[in-house]
Amino acid sequence: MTTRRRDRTYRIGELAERIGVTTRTIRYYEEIGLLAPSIRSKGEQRLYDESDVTRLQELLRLRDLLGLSLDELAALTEAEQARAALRDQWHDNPSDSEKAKIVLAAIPLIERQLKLVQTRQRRLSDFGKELSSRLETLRRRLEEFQEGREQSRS
Amino acid sequence: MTTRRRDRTYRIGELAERIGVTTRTIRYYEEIGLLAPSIRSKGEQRLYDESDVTRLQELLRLRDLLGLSLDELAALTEAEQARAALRDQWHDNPSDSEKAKIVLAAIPLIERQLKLVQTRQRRLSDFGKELSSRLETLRRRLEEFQEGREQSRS
DNA sequence: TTGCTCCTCACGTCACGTGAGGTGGC
DNA sequence: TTGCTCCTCACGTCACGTGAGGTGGC
Repeated sequence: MTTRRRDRTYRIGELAERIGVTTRTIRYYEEIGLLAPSIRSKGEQRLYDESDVTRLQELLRLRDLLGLSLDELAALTEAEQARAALRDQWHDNPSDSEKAKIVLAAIPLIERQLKLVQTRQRRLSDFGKELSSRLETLRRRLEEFQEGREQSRS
Repeated sequence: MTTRRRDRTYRIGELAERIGVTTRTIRYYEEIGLLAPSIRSKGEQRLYDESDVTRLQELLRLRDLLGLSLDELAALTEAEQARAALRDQWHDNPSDSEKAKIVLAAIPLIERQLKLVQTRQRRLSDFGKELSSRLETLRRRLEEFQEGREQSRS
């Protein structure tokens, strides 16, 4: 009777539609070790839980926003994956030093991601400014042509 | 005949090194009609001028920062290409209405680029905020673990 | 039972990477 | 002349796209 919503699992097609990718992409990520389904039912069906959903979203965000290769994604998220794998045992009373070790490993990777984001932000900002000024130039030029429409210059 | 500003031309290897891509990329872009060398010497050598340099830089920036496919690049820069092609004849006394037509065609494309940039900026900003808060959480958690252990700081 | 979704090959595609083998220009 | 860079194939690779042919679950 206790059908907790957080226990909901997704079949590969449901996950794909929810995240906005094809099933091929998800299977390919599994092929290269980027994302394994939490459960593989006896009937060979892949089943994904909520942690898989966030993991996949994270991967896609890094891929799309930072333009990283899948190899780079693996390197940048390995600690996260380890952390997720250990999260279930978190209440299994690991020692504080063990916990600290996991957290300590995750920090530099998040810092690296943040640096990449900031670099991109600067480049995008520069690009945006250039486009804005180019647009203004074009609009001014257009006005000039339309004003002198009646006159022919050589 | 008016003297050109900069008549310096680049061979494909020089262009590649200056922009930071391989010669294969440049040849591939020519293959699919994205970037043609201004001059093709009798010896079959490709020669690029300053306008080709900026064109290529522009393409790469759109590709890298916005993650567009080469088909999308072609669509977003076709007007620019036409404008560049006509720039040499600009002083050939085209009528004002002709000039206005060229400029008028370029404006919506620049506007579309700007919109894409702004959308990316928002998504990157959201991502950056999330990473920052995640980082803070991790650091706070780390401190908790290290408290009570009388550890020295680094 | 009937669709629908799932499964595993496996070839196709996009955007190049990487030689092979040869010619030309400084 | 000697290197170096250029040329054109052409096969390889990465990250999937797209069926083919078959099985399983709601």
